[in-house]
Amino acid sequence: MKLTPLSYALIGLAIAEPRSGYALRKVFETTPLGSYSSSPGSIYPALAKLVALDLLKKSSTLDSNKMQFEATSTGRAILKNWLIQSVSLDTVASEVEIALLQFAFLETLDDPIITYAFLVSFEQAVSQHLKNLYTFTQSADGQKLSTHGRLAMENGIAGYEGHLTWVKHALPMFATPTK
Amino acid sequence: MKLTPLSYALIGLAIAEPRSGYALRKVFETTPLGSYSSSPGSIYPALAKLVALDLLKKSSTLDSNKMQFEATSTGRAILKNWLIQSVSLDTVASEVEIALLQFAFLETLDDPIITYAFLVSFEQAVSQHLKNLYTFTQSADGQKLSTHGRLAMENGIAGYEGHLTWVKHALPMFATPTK
DNA sequence: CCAACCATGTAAGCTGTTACATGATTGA
DNA sequence: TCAATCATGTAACAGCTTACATGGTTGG
Repeated sequence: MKLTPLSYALIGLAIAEPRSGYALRKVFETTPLGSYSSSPGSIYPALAKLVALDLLKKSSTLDSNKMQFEATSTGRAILKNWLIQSVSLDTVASEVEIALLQFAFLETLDDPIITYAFLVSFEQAVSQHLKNLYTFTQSADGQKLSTHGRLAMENGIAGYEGHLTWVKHALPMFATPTK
Repeated sequence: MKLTPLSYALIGLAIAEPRSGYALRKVFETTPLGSYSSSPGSIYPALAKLVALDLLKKSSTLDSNKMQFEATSTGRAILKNWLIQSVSLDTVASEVEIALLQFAFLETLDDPIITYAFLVSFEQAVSQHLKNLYTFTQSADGQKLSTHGRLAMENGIAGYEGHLTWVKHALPMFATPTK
């Protein structure tokens, strides 16, 4: 089952802490989370769909009667299945933010080994993509670039170099101590 | 008239050099351009729409009878109108790639003053956004972040710092010499 | 001659956007 | 009491993706 990033984000947030639809919207509005927006027209239909798929369910808090969304066990399984995917070159090339979303929600698994594996695959994919970008700049097409084109590419490359620096800094935080 | 980024990209490419629909698709496939894809199902309908709007027109090369798309004067005007927009905080926060697309096609205007103004607004927007991110990390919500959340934010911040470094490097290239 | 590539399109379906709509609660 | 915010939705529409479909050209 393939879901949209928004759906994964909703399940992940519901696992982290059951919330109402409105509270979920607020998260997208007030935190720099991926920047899914967050209009009622996107969130509520998405939530309804996730409930229909039995990945989320509505529940009430004990004391108050406030309704909130909670992940079902199927929902957790589906999310986990997504979380343990390693990062592909394609993802890095055209939608890095999704890899970062994945990283953020890896927290719900609370398993440093899986996080570590994720980061390794992220590092690999970023390195490969950078290699491809360098290759492009050397290629015939790359050499034809104007000042603007070259600068735009430099910007992109700098971004990926940043990701690389970041992952090298993040990796040791999840390293398993060798016996 | 508000167009999609893909449409602006198509017009920009057609201005840089008239091309067939197929050639336009190839650009998206073979260069790291924004990563618009590039399936026939997106390009051809978009081109048809631009022709209907009289922003592009089909033309034939003198010698061969190969058909290609060329920008109309309206098309150039619409693109220019988009290009001279300054970069907003919203754009930077949720769709920086679009600002970079804009930068790339500013080349078609061949006007260092406009490019310079664009870069200044970009720098401003990025600085402001960074300030907001820093503020968030200090806020109550920011302090609540887990290791994963904090790292994901660090990644985002590093990215914007990269943009800032980049723009400071790019700006002087378009500075007008003072008399 | 046949595979690869040039070249252009259409149709179904899903997502998300924008805009509209409604009503309850709460704090100044 | 009145504005803001909580809270949930719907409807129209635009856009992109995937998949299907077709046919010409060219080089090995």
